[in-house]
Parts: sequence; structure tokens; C-alpha cells
Amino acid sequence: MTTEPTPTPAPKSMDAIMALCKRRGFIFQASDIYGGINGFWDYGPLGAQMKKNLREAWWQDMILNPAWGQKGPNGERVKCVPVETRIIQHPKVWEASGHVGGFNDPMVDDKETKQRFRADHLRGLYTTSIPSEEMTSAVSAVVSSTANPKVNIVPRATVIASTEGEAVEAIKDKKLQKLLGIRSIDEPFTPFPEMSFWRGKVNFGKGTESVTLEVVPIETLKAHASTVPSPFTGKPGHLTEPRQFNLMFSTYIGATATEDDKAYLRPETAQGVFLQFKNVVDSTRVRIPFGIGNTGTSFRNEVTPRNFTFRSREFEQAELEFFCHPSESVEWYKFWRDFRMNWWKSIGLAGDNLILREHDKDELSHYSQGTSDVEYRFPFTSPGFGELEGIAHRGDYDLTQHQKHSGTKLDYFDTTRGERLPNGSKKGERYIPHCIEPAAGLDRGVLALLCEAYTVDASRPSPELLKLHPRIAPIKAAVFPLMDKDGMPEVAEKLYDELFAKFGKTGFIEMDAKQSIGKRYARMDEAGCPFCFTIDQETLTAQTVTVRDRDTGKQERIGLDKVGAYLGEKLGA
RNA sequence: GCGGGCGUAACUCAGUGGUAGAGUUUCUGCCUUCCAAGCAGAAUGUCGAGGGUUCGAAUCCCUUCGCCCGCUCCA
Repeated sequence: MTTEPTPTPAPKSMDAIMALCKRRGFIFQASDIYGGINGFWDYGPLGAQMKKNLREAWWQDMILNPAWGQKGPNGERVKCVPVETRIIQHPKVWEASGHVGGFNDPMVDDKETKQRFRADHLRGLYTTSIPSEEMTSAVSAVVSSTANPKVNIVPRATVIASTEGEAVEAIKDKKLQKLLGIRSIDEPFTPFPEMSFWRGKVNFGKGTESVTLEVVPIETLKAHASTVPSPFTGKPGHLTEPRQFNLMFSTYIGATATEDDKAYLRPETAQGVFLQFKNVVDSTRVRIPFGIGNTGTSFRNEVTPRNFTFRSREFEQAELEFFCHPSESVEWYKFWRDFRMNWWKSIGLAGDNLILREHDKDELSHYSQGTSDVEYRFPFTSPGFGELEGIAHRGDYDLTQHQKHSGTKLDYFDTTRGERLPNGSKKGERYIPHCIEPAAGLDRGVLALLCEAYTVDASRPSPELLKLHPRIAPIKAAVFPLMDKDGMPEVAEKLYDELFAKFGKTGFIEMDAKQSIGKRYARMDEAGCPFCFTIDQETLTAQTVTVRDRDTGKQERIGLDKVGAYLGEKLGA
């Protein structure tokens, strides 16, 4: 999908947003009084309620009334059920899911310059005894196949690049050449036909030599860490062996806590769903296609937690695993992708800051037939975007993996499929369902909603406000007696009681009589409260109040007895 | 992990070796009022933490923690 280049508005000030979040009690640093703890954030009163509103909206629109009651590609109402699964599961779960082994790529550090790079990005210049002219694909195939010779050959120089082409570009730089001990490049590098290396001619100081440029195998780095030259200095002996950074948090189960009791905190909630797939099918009258939803906390030991709450080490996900027949999976994938985009729009992220980005083919996991991200242009990613939710077509990968590792059958017997039998019923079909996974980050959602809602309008008496969608706003309404006397507080109290009884389940209802009316409006603007109802002199005589709209500042006068209905309509409650 | 910036009242910040400050906020009065209004008064500090130098440290030095930016990374 190509996106039209949209004019990028000046990003909002993240500092100002963070200051407001702290000032008004949306988000605090975790363990603040101890100096904080890197990568962890707490929610204050308004933030906690706001996040709950977001979670409830998800639950409402994904579990109780999935996709707003829309019909799916099969022409029927979408059916979903919830589960609540644990943060800690059997350690083997994470071996099956692949998180323990290959969660991330091995990294190498240069001990001298302290720089770190991905081991598989290291390209080496190898001098060969075979002159460039004589190198044919037949010769190179023989050379490559003889006991993986490159493992035991140390490159003359190294450079960091994700492709050979990039590496060639990089070593055009004279300064880098000098660093790596390259006198001159005597023949430009060109790709060698049908092989994964490039060749050229280089002078390392002993005259022109034929060289190949190719990936330095990780095995070479392990076996010859002390002699492989650094890509930063050209000096050998400063690179560490490739190290696997495990992003999983580990813990120990039981009071004795030995290595045998090691367990992991989940890096995603999805696996809990796959583990209970069979139990849900067996205990609930659900039939494929259907979804299982799960919200909860996950943990990842991010290398660099940063950007406020965007990349936290502890975060909450709201994930749906939607199971369907393989033949319908692509249709369901498109259905959920489009619905999730519309859903984020419906709660206030409408506009150019939200995009749906389809992953390129080479970005996809080997098992996936499609993945899209719902991405938001955060102030700190602008003009780029940051991921809010990933919608992935996971195929039958997860159920197959767990079936293999657990030894438990996880297939599904579909009685609506197969040829029709003489008695009228279907023969049935046994298969492992495919799974479509819309996985949303609730903390990232809250952050995006806050960033989108944050508005500075210098023409207003109160320039800073949060234009939060009424469904998400933690404070739903405020009641103000214009003056703290003449019977107004008593009327306000009564109205407050009424609104509290009707809407107190959805969020806070506030009452405030302190200070000037302007300050009270300003306070509510900053907290994102969409509506303020003010009791004035006229209320006492004509039984009407003013409603002030947060976004426009406009006021209208409505009957005191109509306030409940008015607010109910606006909140969609 | 590297480099740069920052850390002083609830908030925004001033304070380059000599008694910790301003504005806002909050609170108490008064005023009585539809947009951070006015007047008077009051409250609020382990100067991020630890150590050192000094007669004396918010200030200089070392260590450490956290936040922001860039690099790096991002199943």
C-alpha cells in the first residue's frame, strides 16, 4: 500500500504532554519517590480511569458486541468469548512459541568503542587466492561447499551493513577505508552471479588483491572473536562473542527457587489463548469461526525503554485470537484489519495521524500470510509512525507448535463441512484452524489518545486542553454552581446526585464550587472533561442550566430536567 | 550500551562558593462573578541520591539513579 505524502503538522510538545499528564494525575513515574525505575510507569486517578475506559471499549466492541454487530465474511454475526490467562505459564510454552530461543538477534559489542551491532549485519572483506578473473560460479560453488571454509577464514576487514550493496556504499568513504586499513579500491565491487557475495579488488598495502565481500558467519565470530577485525577501528581482538539478548523476564516458582523452578513472565498474552483453545471449544458452545479475547499485562526486557510509556517493560495488551477455516482466513484477516482501523478512529484517532500499514512481503514472518499495523504519528515518531496494534494472519503456526510440543491434539472437528451423507448431515472435516490476531497495546492506545487530544489554542482563556472522546474521557461531566451561595450549591448537589447515579459507572462526575468559573472550566479542559453544567441565577427561576462544550467553549441553555438525557446521548450511554 | 542535554516548592523556572528565591497553584478571608478575575494574608523544600574538596557546596570533583534527544534496537 502506498501512502500519499501528507503534510506533516508541527509535532506537539511531548514535554508539555508529559507535564500535563503528571500535573493532572494521568501518568506518574513508577517508584517516583525512590527516583523512578527505568521503563515502568504508573497511572494516576485520571489515567487509571481513562485506561479502564479504553479497555472497556475494547471489551464491549470485541467481546460482547464484536465488530459492532457487523456481519463477518461468512454472512453471520461475529462471535467472540473471553478468557483470562496467567502471566506465568509452563516454561515449555515459550520454547514452543519460539520466544525463548530466537526472540531476538545475537549482538556483538566492540569493547573498545562500546558500539553494538547485530551479528548478522557484519560483512567481511575476504582475500582469496583465486584471482577474480578465474572465479567462476563452478569454482565458487566448490569452494563454498568444502566444509564451510569461511568459518575458519578470518576476514581482512569488516563493515556493518544489512546488505552487500550497502556495505559497498559504506566503504566508498575514504575515512572508513583508512580506519579499516584499505589503501585503495582498485576494482569496484560487483555482485557475483547466483552467489551471495560480491567481488572486487582492493589494496590493503601489499598491492592489489582479489577479495570477496560477504556476511561473516556467526560461527566465525564465535570461533575467532579474538582475531576478527572491528568494523569501527579495523583492530582485531576487541569484539565480544555474539550474545543473545533475552527479552524475557524470568522468575522462580516456589519458595526454594532453584534453577529448576525457573519460569518466565509472558511477553504476549496470545499464547494463553492458544493453550486454552481446546478447553474453550470443549466447554463452550462456540463453533468456528469464532474469537477468543484476552487482556492483560505482558513484560519485555526492552533494550532501551524510551518515549514516555510507548516502550515500557511492563505493558497491557488487548488481544483477540480469531479462529477460522484456512480457506476463509484471508477474508477474515481483511475484515479484522479494516474493523480495527475503524475502531481506533471511532474513539478519537480520526485524521492523518493514524494509518493502516500493510507489511511488505519480506517483512512477514515465515508463517504469516499478511500483517498490518495500525500506526499513530506520535510527537516523538513524527514524521514517522509508531505501532498501536498489529493485525497478523498467523496461520496454524501457534496451534501446530503447541500440538507438537505438548503432545495434545489441538485440531477441530468441523461438522458443517465435508460431503453430505445420506442421512442429511455433513461428514465433517478435521483441521487445525487458522488464526487472525488483532493485538492492541492499551498503554500505547492511552498515549496516542492523549497525544491526539492534547491541544494548545492560544486564543482561548485556557490554552491547554485535552479533546478526549466522551467515551474515553475519565471525567464525564462537571457540575458548577456559578456562585457558592443563594441556593445554587443545593441545586448543584441535586443535579450531581442525579448524574452520578446515571453515569457514575462510566467515569467520574465532578462538582466544584471553588474559585472563579473561568478557572473551573480551565481545570476541566485540562482534564479532558467534555461537558460542564453550570447552575446560575436563572436556574433558580427558570429551571434551566448552561451546558458548556469543552472543544468549542460554546454554551447553550437546557432544562434542568433534560441534563440527564442530554449527557446520556452525548456519552452514548 | 555510547554520545549530548536535564534534575531546585504541587507546577514552570531563576539562582557560578557565603542566610534557598520568583511566578503560578493550594489554603484562609473579603468581593459575587460565565471563561486561569481582583484585594489581603498564609502554607509548601532530604536543591534527584551517595561520597569528596572547603571554614562554608544547589553551585566545584567523583560515583550513582531517573527523564529527554541522537545512535543502536524493536518476536
